[in-house]
Amino acid sequence: MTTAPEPIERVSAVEALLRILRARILDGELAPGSRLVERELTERFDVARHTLRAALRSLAAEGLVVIEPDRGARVKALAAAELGPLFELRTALEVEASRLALARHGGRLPATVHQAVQHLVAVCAGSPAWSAVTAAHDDVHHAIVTAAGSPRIEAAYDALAAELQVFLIQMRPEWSMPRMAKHHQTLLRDLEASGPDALRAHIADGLQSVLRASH
Amino acid sequence: MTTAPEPIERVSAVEALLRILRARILDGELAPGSRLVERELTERFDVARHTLRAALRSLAAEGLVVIEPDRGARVKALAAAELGPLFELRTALEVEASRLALARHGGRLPATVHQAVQHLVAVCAGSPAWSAVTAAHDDVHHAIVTAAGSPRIEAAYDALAAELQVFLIQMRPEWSMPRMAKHHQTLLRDLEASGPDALRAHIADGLQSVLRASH
DNA sequence: CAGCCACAGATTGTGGAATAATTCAATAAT
DNA sequence: ATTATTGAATTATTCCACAATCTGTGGCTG
Repeated sequence: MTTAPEPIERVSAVEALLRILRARILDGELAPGSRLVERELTERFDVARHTLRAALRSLAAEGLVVIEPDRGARVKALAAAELGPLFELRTALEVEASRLALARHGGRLPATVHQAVQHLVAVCAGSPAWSAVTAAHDDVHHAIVTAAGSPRIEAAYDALAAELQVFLIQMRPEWSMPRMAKHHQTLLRDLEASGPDALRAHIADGLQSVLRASH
Repeated sequence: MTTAPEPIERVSAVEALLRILRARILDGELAPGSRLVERELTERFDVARHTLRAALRSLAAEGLVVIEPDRGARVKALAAAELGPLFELRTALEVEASRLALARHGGRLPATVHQAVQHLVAVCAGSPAWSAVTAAHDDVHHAIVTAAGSPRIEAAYDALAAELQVFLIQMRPEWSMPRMAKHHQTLLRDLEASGPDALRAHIADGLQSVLRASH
């Protein structure tokens, strides 16, 4: 018998650099709007210029970085005006994902989603760091999208979530912990009771709170 | 008085190459699955190797090209099994787009969409080349998405449409012209009468016909 | 002082070549 | 038939060079 092929991890220099830069951007170390100067980064990570440029180009395609001709790359800084369209796309993905998820599981959402919500509730009960709350919150929505079992929707959603996180990282939202918890318990109930459209209002709510937090 | 600043078009070598390669892929000259050997392409377009590699990397991020480490790039060839997930994403985008479009125009679709359908009907009436039919057909769906006025949904849809075209280019679908025309007139009526969900069945139909055509 | 110009330094865009590493196909060996 | 070996082709990465572009500074002019 043949055992299942277990591919070992081999990362090229570009790929490794890509992951590092992505992580640095997503955790806020490379702040939105900040310039990504080639010489600095090549020295810091000890890679050749072309290697760095390849990584930057991928990040640009991902939407995490903006490249302007002859002016270099900088971490993408979303303007408030761009949030609306971004949330429209998010709505498109997440509503359809929840529809698929419900259809796949006979009108209910799978245990993974329920667990994610329970975890969010548990986190909110204490007095956690905000980063822990956002992580748990993102898990909930990610669990919903994953439950759809549609890899393409999931991939698109992940890219979007990363882009949004770059924006969110620079501000403190204004949700209270108990409200965050309750809101998502309600969402879950509504989704299973009245279908995917329950997400629409929920996401709109999220946009409003983000807009308020960004003054 | 100052005239409105009109930025002139300045394309870098990478950008120019990117456009050429994209066009070659989308019109089928570079067939799905075919290898993109660096030496060949650099000689053909007289660019440096790194310039080409940068363009390929962007195309990979777009989904038109697949890059495997140490094995180079090839034009992406979609397997039939990947069509389902791709159409799920397409459904997510187009259904939400049509919802926004209807909301923006008081429950109707704007003239651009009606014109696009009329054009498709006119094209189908003759005995046109298949490429003319697909072009007119793509215009209809693109008009619907554009009518939503959501740049992010539109961008995602365009990327998807390009990816799908790479797949479709290699086969002759089996829609009859009159059926194509009638089907979209019905779609338009249903959209305005009963809302965005009318698209769901329409897209599912499209997937079925593609799957049948691909044996 | 505001605005314009010119210049120098810094940074990016592209090219070219060299070397290491990897793949792939063909052949030889077990 | 399977496994090794060999070698050519191709990709991955680096280093260097140079032109084009951007940016800030200082001086000049009105």
